Amino acid sequence: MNIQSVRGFKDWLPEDFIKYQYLINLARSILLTYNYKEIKIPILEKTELFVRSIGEFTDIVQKETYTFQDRNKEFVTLRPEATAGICRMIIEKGLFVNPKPLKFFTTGPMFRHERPQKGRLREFYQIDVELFGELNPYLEAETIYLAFEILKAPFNLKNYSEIYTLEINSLGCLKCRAEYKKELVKFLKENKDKLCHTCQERLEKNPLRVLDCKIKTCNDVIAKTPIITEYLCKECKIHFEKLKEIFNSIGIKYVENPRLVRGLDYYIRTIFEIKAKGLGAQDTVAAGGRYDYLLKELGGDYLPAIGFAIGVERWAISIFGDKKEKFLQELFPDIFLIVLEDELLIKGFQIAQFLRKYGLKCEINYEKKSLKAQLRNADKLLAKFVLILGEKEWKEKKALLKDMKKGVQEEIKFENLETLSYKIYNKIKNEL
RNA sequence: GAGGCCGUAGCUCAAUGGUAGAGCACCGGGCUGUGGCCCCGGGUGUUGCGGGUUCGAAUCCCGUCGGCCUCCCCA
Repeated sequence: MNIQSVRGFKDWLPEDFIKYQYLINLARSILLTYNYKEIKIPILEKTELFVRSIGEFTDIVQKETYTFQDRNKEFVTLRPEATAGICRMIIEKGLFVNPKPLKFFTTGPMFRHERPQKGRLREFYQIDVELFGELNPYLEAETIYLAFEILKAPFNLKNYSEIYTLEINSLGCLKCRAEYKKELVKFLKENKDKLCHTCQERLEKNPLRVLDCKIKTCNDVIAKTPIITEYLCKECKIHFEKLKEIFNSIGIKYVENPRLVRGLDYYIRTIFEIKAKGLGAQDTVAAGGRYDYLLKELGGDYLPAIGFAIGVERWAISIFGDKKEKFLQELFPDIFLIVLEDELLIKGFQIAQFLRKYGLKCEINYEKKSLKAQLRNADKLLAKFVLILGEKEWKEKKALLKDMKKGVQEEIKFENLETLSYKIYNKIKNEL
């Protein structure tokens, strides 16, 4: 094993990737019913985009991005998230003049240079959902509801509330958050000597993040800090109360966590995280919030916005756990063709093409092997049916169709290869 | 970025500083027209990589790459 994959970048073998496909397809079908449109944005963006959107003093930008100079000496960055790129696209294409709301989603890899562990890769996949154009708590309720709809869709999870828990908070608007920040900094400065080293730095550059610190001594201080929700202005308060009211009336359980903050600077008012069981330390499976001013900060018009991202690998772990064989069946061939004479291989080739046109997953082996060896091969590939064509059959214009599970076989007479294929298709389509 | 555990055959794992092994898998045969079962035979290896100590290293030391866990951070 000479060359290993890059740290934190993983291979997806069929039995893994089929789960990814299943989840993505489910999410897509739900998003389409909410009238979200799928888009694709670049994986590489100018570094400045992320500095200006996520925030210069966030951990993501300061120490987690893959940033380098390209051959023209321009600084570029592998996207650590998708929101910034979508905002850039909206501004660059002038989409903010379009009828509102704008509803987009995208899926694909994100890149963060962190120490890998379970549920944390350096290349990881997100389903990113963004809505632009309205400032209404109903949209937040609907967006978070949508996140749950997606998360619980696999196998129609009925007990999803045992797996996923929702935490919400309001960070206030620009006005009241500034007010709060002042009070928070004042309080933290009085207790500066009790804070850890990084928190003392955060105090200067990004004081809200102190609330997210998990070091015990800091926790003691945090427990006594002023709470943002007590500083919300009238409008923000009404907004947040309305959201909770909607949750209560549609039966969405939530935990209000006044210490919940986010690692990206652009969030405002409502933010949320959905945590999942079985994930260990990296338990946030989906998170998002409102970011009304981001578009304006990036040079566009003022356009209220809300969005969230689902971490696909984490979602997969929360759904499948360590079970490995759930989807293997999808990978089995429907039918395996065994041709016993070299001269008949061309017939096998043609039958395979016909069967594939009928949508059957068809495998054929062109090597000269005994019937026994070929059957063993078909068995190992877990083929559901086997078609046997030998000299004897060809002369009598028939073929043998064997049901591998039942262990029985029957003769199928035919006039030409196309009618043979059609007969086979009709015989087995209901058994697959 | 910090700390800890780990890395041996395709997989799961043994081997107390002294000949690199087992089970499963795989390949061949018994068996040239019928899979799964059975029997016989085959070890398929740069012990992650690179140095060092030693008569001798999978084993001890250093470095490095990768995985897992915690911190951190987040999806």
